[in-house]
Parts: sequence; C-alpha cells; structure tokens
Amino acid sequence: MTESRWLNREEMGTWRALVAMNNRLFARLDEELARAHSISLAEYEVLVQLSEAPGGALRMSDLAERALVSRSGLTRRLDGMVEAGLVCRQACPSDRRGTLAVLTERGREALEAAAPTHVAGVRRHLLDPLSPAQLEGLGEALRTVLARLEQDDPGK
Amino acid sequence: MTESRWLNREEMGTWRALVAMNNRLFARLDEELARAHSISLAEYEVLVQLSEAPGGALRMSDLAERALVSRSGLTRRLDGMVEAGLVCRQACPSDRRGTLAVLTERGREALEAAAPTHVAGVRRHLLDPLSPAQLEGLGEALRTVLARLEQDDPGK
DNA sequence: GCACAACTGTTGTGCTTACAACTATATTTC
DNA sequence: GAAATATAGTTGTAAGCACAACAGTTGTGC
Repeated sequence: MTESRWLNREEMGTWRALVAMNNRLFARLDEELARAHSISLAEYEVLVQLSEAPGGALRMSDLAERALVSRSGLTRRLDGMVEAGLVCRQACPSDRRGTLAVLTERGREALEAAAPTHVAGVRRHLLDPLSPAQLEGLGEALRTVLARLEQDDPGK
Repeated sequence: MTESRWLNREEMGTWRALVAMNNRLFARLDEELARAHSISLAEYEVLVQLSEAPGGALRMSDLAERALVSRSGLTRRLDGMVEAGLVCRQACPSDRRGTLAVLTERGREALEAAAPTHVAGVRRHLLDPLSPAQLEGLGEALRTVLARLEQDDPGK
C-alpha cells in the first residue's frame, strides 16, 4: 500500500461499470418481483434456498449462510415470511437449540409463481444482452474473482 | 413471460457468482476503508465525486445522482460528513433553492489518505485475480449490460 | 404580472440490515 | 460427570436507505 499504482481509464471504467450495473440490476429485479408478486428479491432467495433443500427445510444458520445474510437478519426476514404464510418454523428434532425454517405449500406456490418473473428478469437484463462469448467470459471472470475472495477470507 | 426458459447450470452459476461476488467484494472494500480510515465506501464515493467536480462542489441533486443514492439519502449522508468536517454546505449563488456540497480541505486530505487503500482493494480483490483477457472481457460485459439497463430505464 | 406547475433540499416515517448481548442447549475437557 | 466453552436463535439497538410530504423558490402560460 506504500506504493500504490493508480487505476487507469480502463480499470476505473470497469470498476464504475460494476458499481452502476449492480445498482441498477438488483434494483430492477427487486422492483419487478415486488410489483408482480409482492415479494422482495431477498425473500425470493430464501424461498429458492429452501426449495432446493431436502424436505424444503433448513436450519436457520445454514439458511442465513446460503442466503448471504446475517443470522439476525434472517430471523427478521423470516418473521415477515412466516406472517405471510410462505414459511413456518419448526423445532429441530436433533438439536433442541435449533430451529428449522420450512417451506409451506403456500410458499412453494409463491416461488413457482415468482420464478418465471425472476428468471425472465435475469435473462432480459443480464444474460440476453451478452453474446455467448461475452457471457462465458463474464461467468469465468466472476467465478475467478469470487474464488479469490473466498480464499482470502475463508472464515466467511 | 408466459413461456419462460429456465436457467441452465451455466447461467444459474453465473447469476449466483454475481450475487456472491458482489456481496463479498463490497463488504470487503467497505470494511477495509472503515478499518483504515474510519469512512464508509459510501462516504468515499461522495468525496470522489466532489473531488472530480470543478471547485470541489456539486448541487445536492447532481451529487445524489452521481453517487447512486436518493436525494434524502444524500442529505443524511452529508449530515454525517459535515459533522466530520469532510464537506460543508454552501448556498447556491445562482438558485436560492439550491445547496452546494463542497469538499473541505480536511475532506480532500481524507480522500487522498483513503484512496490508496481503496485502489489497492479494488486491485487485489477484483483486478489482479484476472488475466488481461479476462479483465477486458469483464469490462466489456459490464458495460454492455449497463448500457442496456440504462436504455431500458432512461428515467433514472 | 399572476396563477399554476415544476423543482430543490429537508424532514417524518418505516423498512431492512448488522452487531452485540442474551438465553438455552450442546460439546469438550479434565 | 461437572465445569468450562462453544453454538443456535432471538432480541435490543442503532445505522443506512427510500418514499412521501412539505416549504421555499423558480419557471411558464396567458
């Protein structure tokens, strides 16, 4: 850090494009989901993670990690989803400290209803504008950067 | 949306890598800036925008747009930065409705002190892990997606 | 030149999130 | 097997943000 090379025009542009693209992309996807199905992108992610888990159930900590949210954040997020009937809490049979978040029938229906909207949004805003080569390059770059980030900070 | 093609493994992987990479990258950069210089990435962005403006000053609405934050959000963000002495507010001479956010000497020093940390973080976590070809591809893809997003929603 | 619309920045309010503290339970250590 | 330690989930609290409403100012149409 004592000797820091400045960002050139290309590098600065890439960084700013990342920031701006993120801002717009996630705002757009969230808005489309909220408008069409009255759920947030964050809630949608919870539904997806649960639907992919055996029995549609996950421990709170496990779900928090997969949904990229803090445990306390997940507690609050789930509160709303329980009230909406999308999920329910169950005592964990093998660990009495634990709580299972469980997808309800209504939650599964909500996911199946919302998924096409979400997928269409990801396609329209992210995948479709890119050529196959660009898309492959993007995926490769994202995975490379992510791998390095996870390697540098394995703790979380 | 009536006929929605599902995401294949590659597409799903790219989407999830984007989400995960974002989460980690911005958290990391924010944390490094907070630890080393006691400012947030959001505050840093305000300093950068002001430093690039003539006279180190911008109208609130203009600054909000550049910093990708709502006008009310910027009002609150600036409150803290004024209290920290990084910026000050001045009446706009040409429009009595307006307020100028102005970079102070202390703010410019803070920016110059923090910039190496930020640049080093962007390099280490985003740019360095990529080959020149990957980096060029990433930049191209990001700009393409961003351009489409802005085209679809020119209002903002 | 006056009524009306548009714009500027701030404020009230509510939502979402994270951190730290807390209770309850599980695991480890000796 | 008892004490110390670790873990699970929730809660208090605070920070950050957006939307809507507001007062003050500017622009427009006639």
